[in-house]
Amino acid sequence: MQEIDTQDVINNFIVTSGFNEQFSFDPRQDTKLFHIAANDFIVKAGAPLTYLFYLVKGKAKLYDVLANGKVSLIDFFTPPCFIGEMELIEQRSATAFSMQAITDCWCLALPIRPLQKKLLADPVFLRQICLYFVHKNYRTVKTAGNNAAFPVAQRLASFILLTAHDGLYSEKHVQVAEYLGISYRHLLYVLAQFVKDGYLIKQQHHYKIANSDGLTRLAHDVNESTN
Amino acid sequence: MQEIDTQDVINNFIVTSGFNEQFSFDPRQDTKLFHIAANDFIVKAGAPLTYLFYLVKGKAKLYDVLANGKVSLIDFFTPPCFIGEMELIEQRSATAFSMQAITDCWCLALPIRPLQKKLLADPVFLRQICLYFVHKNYRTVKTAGNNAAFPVAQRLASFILLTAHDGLYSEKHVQVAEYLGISYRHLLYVLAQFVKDGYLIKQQHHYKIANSDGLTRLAHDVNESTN
DNA sequence: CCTCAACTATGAGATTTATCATACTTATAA
DNA sequence: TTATAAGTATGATAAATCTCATAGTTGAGG
Repeated sequence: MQEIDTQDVINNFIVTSGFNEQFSFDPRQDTKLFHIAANDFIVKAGAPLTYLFYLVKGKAKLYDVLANGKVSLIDFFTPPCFIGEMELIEQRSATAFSMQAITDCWCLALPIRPLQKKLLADPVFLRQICLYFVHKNYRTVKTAGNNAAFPVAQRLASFILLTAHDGLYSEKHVQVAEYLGISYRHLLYVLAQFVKDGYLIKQQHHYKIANSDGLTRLAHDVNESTN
Repeated sequence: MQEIDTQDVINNFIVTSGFNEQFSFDPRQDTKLFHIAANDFIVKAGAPLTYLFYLVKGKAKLYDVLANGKVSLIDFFTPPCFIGEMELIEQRSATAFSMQAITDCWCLALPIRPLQKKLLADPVFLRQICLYFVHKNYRTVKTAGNNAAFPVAQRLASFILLTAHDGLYSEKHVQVAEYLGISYRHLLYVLAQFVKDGYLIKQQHHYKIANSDGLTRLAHDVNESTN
């Protein structure tokens, strides 16, 4: 995670992402910009949360570390979206989950400590966060419906497109199986099927997308109803 | 839906449910109390939303009517919980979903029209609603995990206990199948299995719970991790 | 009274997915 | 260096779940 202090770039992100409209005050002077390299953590479970982040560019994924130490993939995020807003609202100092960058990510960031009181009393911000929660909730309901409604192949296709990076898919099978709610064994069956059908090409440590259009077509219905 | 204006009863509900702590102002003079008979609607999709409800007693279920006209069960609610808060936040006049009473329900209610502006500018209320969303979100994540993690029998057991009324289970199979994400046919298989195992007794138009403890034991894990 | 739609019900066979057993590879830590 | 754990991989078999076909029942409306 690296801070970028080119004021031009920061201001540009603030305006194009609508960040300034999330508050009743002008956040410009307090806002930092961070660049997070692919695979690095934006926030790590258990660590103290020092910033309220606002993802403006890139793709990220949210993990939960279960009681038994296992890792479970919860959800994916694309801009614009808040990170750490749940902890802020609950006034919890530590992060509940881990957010990891899939591709390179850029996040605007407000230091929580000095601003928490102000934020929790700011009706504009609270209203925006509420709206954010409502939409997130609609999306969750839709997604939950999808999981029941669509077969694994389609959901996996959608998943691969979502998480692929430069045409390469390289998620951990164990975690993906858990996320999709299927067994490890079955996931490998379906992946093998994708290879056989020419959607993917298997390479040592990852899969290369060979037929992006085909995958997109497969995933189409799922994505369609998630929007 | 019937208004109850016994002030004693209203005040009692307000205090015991913590309703007055949801606002920066004293809601007492604006708060009405409604009794909704089992199976009646608290809010109906598409109808204008005139009250922000707060369920203080009873069980209710949330439906979505899909584009194709089908009905899909989304979730269940127990006190205390807001009803209509999503529409209020989005400033939408019509209800997106339908909420139906499973058992007799009692709801505190604030008229939206005259109070909307005040509510959307009230930091206390907004913060409470945010907290409510955060918890709802945690719950959804857990539930979504459960749906993948637990076999149908356990989820159905949990479902039956949740929706049963006076020891009788009488939900529409079509909707339940959709809610559990299984086929109609399979639901009947599992119900037949429950009858064979002595959990349920089939009666003309419904099932009678014959072994509540057994069902509770079956459902145990599911409920455990939903809390 | 009749008809149509919605709901309930059951069987047979196919498909999807899980479980278990078993190896091989790779990275990490002692 | 050698264990040890995590990740990958594959086969065989069983269980869960779906699809399709088919029918009886019920309630609303003409």
